[in-house]
Amino acid sequence: MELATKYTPAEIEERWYKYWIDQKLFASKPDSRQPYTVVIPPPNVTGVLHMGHMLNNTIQDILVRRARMMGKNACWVPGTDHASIATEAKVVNRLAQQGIKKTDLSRDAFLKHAWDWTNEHGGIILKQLRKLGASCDWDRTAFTMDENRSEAVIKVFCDLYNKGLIYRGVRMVNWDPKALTALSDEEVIYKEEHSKLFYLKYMIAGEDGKPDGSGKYCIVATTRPETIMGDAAVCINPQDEKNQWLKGKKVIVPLVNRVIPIIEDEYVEIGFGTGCLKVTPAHDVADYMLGEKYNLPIIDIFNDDATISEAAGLYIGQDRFDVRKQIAIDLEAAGLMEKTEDYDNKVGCSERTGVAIEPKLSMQWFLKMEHLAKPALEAVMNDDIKFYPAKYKNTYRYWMENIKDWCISRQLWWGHRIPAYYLPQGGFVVAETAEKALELAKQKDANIKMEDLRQDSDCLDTWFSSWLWPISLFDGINNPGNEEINYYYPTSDLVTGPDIIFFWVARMIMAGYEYQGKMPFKNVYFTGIVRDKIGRKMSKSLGNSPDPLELIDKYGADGVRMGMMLSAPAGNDILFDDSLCEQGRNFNNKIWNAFRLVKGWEVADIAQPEASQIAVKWFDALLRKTSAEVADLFSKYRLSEALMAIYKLFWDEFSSWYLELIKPAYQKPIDKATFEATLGFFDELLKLLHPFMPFITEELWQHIYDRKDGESIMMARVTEATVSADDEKFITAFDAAKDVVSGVRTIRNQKNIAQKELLVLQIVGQNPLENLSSCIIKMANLSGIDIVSVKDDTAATFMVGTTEYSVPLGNLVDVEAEIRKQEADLKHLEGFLIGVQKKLSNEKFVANAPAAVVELEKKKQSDAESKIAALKESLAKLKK
RNA sequence: GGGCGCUUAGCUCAGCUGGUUUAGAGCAUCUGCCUUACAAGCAGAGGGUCGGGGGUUCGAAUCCCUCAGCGCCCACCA
Repeated sequence: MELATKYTPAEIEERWYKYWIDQKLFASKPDSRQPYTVVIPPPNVTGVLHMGHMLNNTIQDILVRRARMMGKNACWVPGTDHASIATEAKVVNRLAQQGIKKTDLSRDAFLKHAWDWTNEHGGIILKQLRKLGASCDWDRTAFTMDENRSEAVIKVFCDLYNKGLIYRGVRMVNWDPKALTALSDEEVIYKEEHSKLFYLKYMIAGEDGKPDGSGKYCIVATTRPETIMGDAAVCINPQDEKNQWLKGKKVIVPLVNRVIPIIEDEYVEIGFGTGCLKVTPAHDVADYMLGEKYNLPIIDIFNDDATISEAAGLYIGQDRFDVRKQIAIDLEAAGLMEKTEDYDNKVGCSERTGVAIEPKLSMQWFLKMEHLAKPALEAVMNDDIKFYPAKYKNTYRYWMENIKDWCISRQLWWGHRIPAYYLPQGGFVVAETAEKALELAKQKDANIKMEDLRQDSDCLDTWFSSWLWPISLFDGINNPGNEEINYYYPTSDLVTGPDIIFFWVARMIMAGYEYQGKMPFKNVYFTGIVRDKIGRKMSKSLGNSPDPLELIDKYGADGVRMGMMLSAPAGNDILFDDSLCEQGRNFNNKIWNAFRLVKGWEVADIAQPEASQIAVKWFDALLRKTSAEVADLFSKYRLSEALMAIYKLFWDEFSSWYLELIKPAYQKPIDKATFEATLGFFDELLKLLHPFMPFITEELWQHIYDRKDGESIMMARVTEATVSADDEKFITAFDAAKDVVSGVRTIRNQKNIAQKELLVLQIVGQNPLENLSSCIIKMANLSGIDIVSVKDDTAATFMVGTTEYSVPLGNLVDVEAEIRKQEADLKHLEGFLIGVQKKLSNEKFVANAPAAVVELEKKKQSDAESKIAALKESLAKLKK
């Protein structure tokens, strides 16, 4: 086979992905093997692949492929999320472009548009994942709104309702005035905002509801003057000395001219603003509570889209932010504005639409969380479910311990419609189907007919379907105890971002215990956020996010995968840079060329050189050692380190040392024993590498030996390696030999001696690496190693361990330079020795430190002393 | 305002149940090489008083206190 000097991934990747699919290697069915299950965090159905997905799915694929090669029955289930609010927003936008308003459409007509959109754009992201090499069982591809999943959601809703955990009620919720829906607390993000604090004058009212004529007033500081139309009281702290005079008085709301009472509550901070708080029960959560406590009227001054409502009496129909500007002018004009101050505060915004949320009283459905949270909290705290990194346990615990009821209804159409049916005479029933609802309704009123029932128009929060994902993918809700759920559940690892720890992870754990009585997964790997190289979050608006598919085109999927993994410890953000992918691509090329070298050799029936024999023994030991390290790193989810270990093994040890050692002379054949061993090593290396770089490893693995049709590295087993003490010793000795070779190379470098020029190496006394001489001779290109009693006068020297090596250089040696070098070494050693001696002369150290530590220090001392002696002798000679 | 975490070579990070030759890796940098697998390469080299200060200890990057800077999460000070 003729191979190009450069690896070109595109054709190879496409070919092997097709092969894997054709051979059904990603498919999983329950069998006698141990299962290894991963469910994908379902991306938004209309989403496009971004760098976060790349990282997340690369990690999942690595774990899944590794598990498969460990002999487990690996099953990675893909799918998408309907993303209620995000998708509905997109559909509304598209309709708007066509001049169609949502409100002009019937629910069914709108849903048809939404499904069209979904079918058109849906699943693009899953196709993109194939480019990355994701080994998902595509036959299992699911959607949170497909029939199975929908049925499960409705069933769970009814069940929780029947258990008394779901209730309906009027509460203050987070209202998104753009999407026109309620949001859960988790969907609100707080943004720092530079705003103004307005100081408004509330005149003291007389009996007639007009200013009492004294000209006195109280001042209220607020960031939201536009809400004064909803004011129901002014509240002071009863302990507040400066405001005592207000007690029992009534004041007049500026511009509105409505009379409201002064009330007293400890809640008010005496030190903030003027100590007077305006209370607007309809538009602030805290104010609502005050309103309830003191029985204040609720004046809702906003329409659903946050324009001013009729109830306000002023500014009707105008936008809240326009009114804020206008009312400031009007207050000023009326002399009712004391002053304004710059003020920084945090404003809650909708996670999806970005607009400032409006606290709003409305009728919503809620899920009680306390009962669900308890087992879910315990499971994580006692490590039944492990978090990587563990620091997220704290975050999780805090949330779980302070959990609030979950607002699960959304005023949207795209989603699972709430299965509650209202009766004409009031009241409602909850049932899985309209038919069952009718039955229930008839128990209340025998005459009721189907057309009398009106189903709740709201749909459920997206997360109310995704929290069932690990169960619903195996049909565990609709068909409890079926073969698949019994086999695949609990799943093994979940890979996701910490940003959805509450939205999704926590809730899946709750659902897992509630509906399966078991955890949904055993380990959670939290990825970091992908940032650009200067640490900014990647975002569309900054334009700093590379297109993943372009990256794959440029560097190959394997190269990009490696680039992602090189710097991605669990939970740490990764600072992504194209150069990481370049490093990945370069590594591919290295592997490719190593393969070209090996496969280019002619094999002959000749004796195995000694150096090759040693090299094989050494690399065999090192390979097993690294393999064991990699297994250990995988068990700790330290994937980047595992990759780095393999990278160094392949590049530094295998390519730079092993292959150079066994490489036959130009156009000479290689012996069979070495060749066979080398192919075996290559095979093992490819297997170690395969989870990280699936494509190139498959391509080369197929070419190492003749493989049968249908065979794949994907299904090859990684051998569980062990290392003996002898192996360790041999590896250490070999490292010393490498140091000797480096020592000679350094001399070549300094003296400008070409590699092809033969040199002699002298050792004074005895050669501690006698058995490795053949390797040293080959790698350092020596004519031989001489044991001498006195070293050559004109030699460059270096030390490895306690042995002095020298290379005679004749007139090439620069005596002055040699003296400088040796003196520097001497100085360093003497400094080192002083440190050691200090320790050893410290009686407390000798008395308290463990014997082994003291012994070690003694050895350091004697080693240093002998080195110093050798150096001094050498220097004396040079200087004479 | 509360909580958690981070600060080690130019960059990204290991090391942190205290002691394996006065701190390691990858990348980047510098020097020399187009050597017949690979210049997307080969060989070699330089680079850190482990954020500052204090303490515990025979011994601290590692444990404790404190200060500074950064990040994240939570929270009804308008």
